[in-house]
Amino acid sequence: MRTGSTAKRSPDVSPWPKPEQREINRALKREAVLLRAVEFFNEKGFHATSLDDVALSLNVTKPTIYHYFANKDEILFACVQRGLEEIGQAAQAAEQAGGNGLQRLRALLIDYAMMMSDGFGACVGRTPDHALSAESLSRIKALKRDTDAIVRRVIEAGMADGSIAVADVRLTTFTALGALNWISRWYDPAGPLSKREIAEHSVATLIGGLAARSDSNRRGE
Amino acid sequence: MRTGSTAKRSPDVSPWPKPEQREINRALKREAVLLRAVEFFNEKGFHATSLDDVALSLNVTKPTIYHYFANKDEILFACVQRGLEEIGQAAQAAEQAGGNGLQRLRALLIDYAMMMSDGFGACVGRTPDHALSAESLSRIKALKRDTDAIVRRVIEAGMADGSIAVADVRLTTFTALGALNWISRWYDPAGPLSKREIAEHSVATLIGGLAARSDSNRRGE
DNA sequence: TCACGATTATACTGGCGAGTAAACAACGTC
DNA sequence: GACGTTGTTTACTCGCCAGTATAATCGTGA
Repeated sequence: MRTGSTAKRSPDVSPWPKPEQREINRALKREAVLLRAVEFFNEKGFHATSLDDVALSLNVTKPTIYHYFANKDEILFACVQRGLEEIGQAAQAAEQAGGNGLQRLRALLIDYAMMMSDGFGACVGRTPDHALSAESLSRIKALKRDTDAIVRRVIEAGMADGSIAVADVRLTTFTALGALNWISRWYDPAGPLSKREIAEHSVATLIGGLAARSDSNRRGE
Repeated sequence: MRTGSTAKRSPDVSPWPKPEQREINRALKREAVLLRAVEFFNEKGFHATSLDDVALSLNVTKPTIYHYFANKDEILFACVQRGLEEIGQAAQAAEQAGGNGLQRLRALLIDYAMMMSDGFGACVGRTPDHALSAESLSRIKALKRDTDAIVRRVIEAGMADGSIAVADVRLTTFTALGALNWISRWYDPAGPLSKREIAEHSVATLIGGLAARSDSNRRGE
């Protein structure tokens, strides 16, 4: 596992490597561990994933992983945190986009659902509270509250502009995000539908509801 | 752990214990193991649950548990199977009830959501595929397909009688059940709402949708 | 070229937990 | 009362895995 090959450099004038190149390599290696670990976590679950197996798949040994991470819990935490950061950024972008509340909510939920299909986003959906240490869990919960807060603000904005009508914003947020979180559990990349098709349909179902829109199904019947 | 107390008998005439009483006691002990094990599985997850701890909480030792179950996987399988049986029976009852498709679907989903709040039903929602052995998983998937099939038939009946309108029955079933499955992940018995209140609201949200019913939000816009 | 820090590997500890062998206790039948 | 069966305990094996001590290798700077 000697790094025999030199990375092809950008057409930079200086022939000497920048002092920060080592930091970049270190970050790249750490990222490689995370990307591989999240695959294992998503497929086997946290407890059934051994760091020996993760290391083997990266052609290194386990102590190498411990060079970049303090312990196994930190690796899981980093994966879930990354997923929540991606989700949070997408949620913020959707909140700040144009359109009424419903349109922004629709875009937000579609992005959310797509992220639940694989990678770090799926890790968010697939990681139960008890897999994380108490300290990690409290930090993760804080991040989740941030995302929830954005979703609720968008729903409230939609209620204010008349495009959304729900009885309880908090429970509605749980219900909608629950449906999309579950995609992390059943989405199959080998299945007939793409993650976007699934996302769009699931969100359309949440927005439109199951009831046929007719006088016989008026709300509150 | 000696069984010092005699169970109070029904007012039966014969003073001799029935030969089947031992079978009944055996079944009661097996049930006690399941009821306790599912609490541990729901709280800690399958892998983080040790049978030593389960046994200790029942005031017996681990080999006693192995007297009633072949292995740990069989215990988890029995818990999930029990949950799916309860869900399946409720689904069948709802399918055969009166009312149009939407009314039957509403009753079915409320029962389903309530069962997701605790016990064996929550175990169904909280058990990822990779926690089960391959053989157990294939049997569990068969049971899940049965339940899914009932939900789809009720949706199809509702589409036929005009009370339900959805674009894709299969994806709609996944989305709706996903939302309710997620209740197993966040329901808190100490929270302000009862499981019935949460169930009724979540199902109302799924049925009614997030969009306000107005001309500006017509389906397909 | 050498020293030093960073990176990685070898070998290992310690603990946990699934599962079991053998022994003991309790129960039921003859 | 003896014996067989059932239920339970004690003591244990074995394997796995998180995590680490120490050594070796590599890369960089002087």
